[in-house]
Amino acid sequence: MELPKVGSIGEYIREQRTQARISLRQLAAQAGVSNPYLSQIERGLRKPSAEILQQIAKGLRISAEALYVQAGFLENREPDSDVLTALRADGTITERQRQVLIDIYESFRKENDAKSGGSEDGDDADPLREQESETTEGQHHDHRHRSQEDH
Amino acid sequence: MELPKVGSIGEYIREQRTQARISLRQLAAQAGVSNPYLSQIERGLRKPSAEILQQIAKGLRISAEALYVQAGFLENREPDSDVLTALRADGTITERQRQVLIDIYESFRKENDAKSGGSEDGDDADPLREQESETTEGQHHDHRHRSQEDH
DNA sequence: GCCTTGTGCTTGCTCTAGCTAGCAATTTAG
DNA sequence: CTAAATTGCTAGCTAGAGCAAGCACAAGGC
Repeated sequence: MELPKVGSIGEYIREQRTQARISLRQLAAQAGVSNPYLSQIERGLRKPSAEILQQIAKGLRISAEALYVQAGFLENREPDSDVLTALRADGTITERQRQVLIDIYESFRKENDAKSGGSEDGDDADPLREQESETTEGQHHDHRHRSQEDH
Repeated sequence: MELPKVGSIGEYIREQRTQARISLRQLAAQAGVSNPYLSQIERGLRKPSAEILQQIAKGLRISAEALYVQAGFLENREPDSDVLTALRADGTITERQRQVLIDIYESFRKENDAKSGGSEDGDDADPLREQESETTEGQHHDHRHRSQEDH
């Protein structure tokens, strides 16, 4: 899976706009920003705030997060494991606690990646998964992984 | 399970800062923003950009996303599953790693229960300190377990 | 006591994000 | 063809984000 490349927010917005086949003025109107400003943004002359990006995303009918990633406000995230999703949504721990748990969890996963060795290219996630399921089988756990192996 | 409530970004930052037990000037220095400006932000006099929020998050050692949610730049996501359930089902970590994470997570929650049971004002600081020392112990513990696994 | 250090805040300033008014070029409609 | 509409852009302006310099107060050390 290839992640979208983080680049110029203005080029990205123009790209999305032309794909949507709407004019600069139409998008500006739908987004609720001035058309000269949108023009400046597209040409890289101005640096829009997150609020403006939110409005432009609404006008383009795409997620604001996609624009935040292009603008460098958000890191492009790898697909979440269930654990990461649950940790991020958990309301019983503080933000620092959350980050500590995430950091530990991810360092564990890195260790496990390094330990299983295999292809370092990482060009294919599937063989890596098979190796890990072997490891987990050896340690006698997780009923779920077993049933997957049966299939 | 209760979702974090979206509210004033300034209050939220002050809250995280006091939980971390650092002064306004220390956070400003760690975040790379001016201390008067951070003061204004905390008192709701100014509205920081996403870049500034990124820097403050770095200084607080929390995710920028948590601050974006509070600032209204991101929507808070619904919980998909419980943390414990996800940890138990996760196939990318070993059983020992799983237990370490579960232990830490539960001790965090215990401390937070104790905190919410008592007065929320001054008792914050002390239990949080204990949490952090437990966290480092947990990490040391993990290193030990790793060497055992190698053998 | 005085001096130093730390703390959060006030004040005044600079810079730029985002706007309005309007232009020139192109396209569309009659 | 002309006139109107559409398009993307220029120029000038204001508001406020974010800063540096400095203040008042509290705490600590000699």
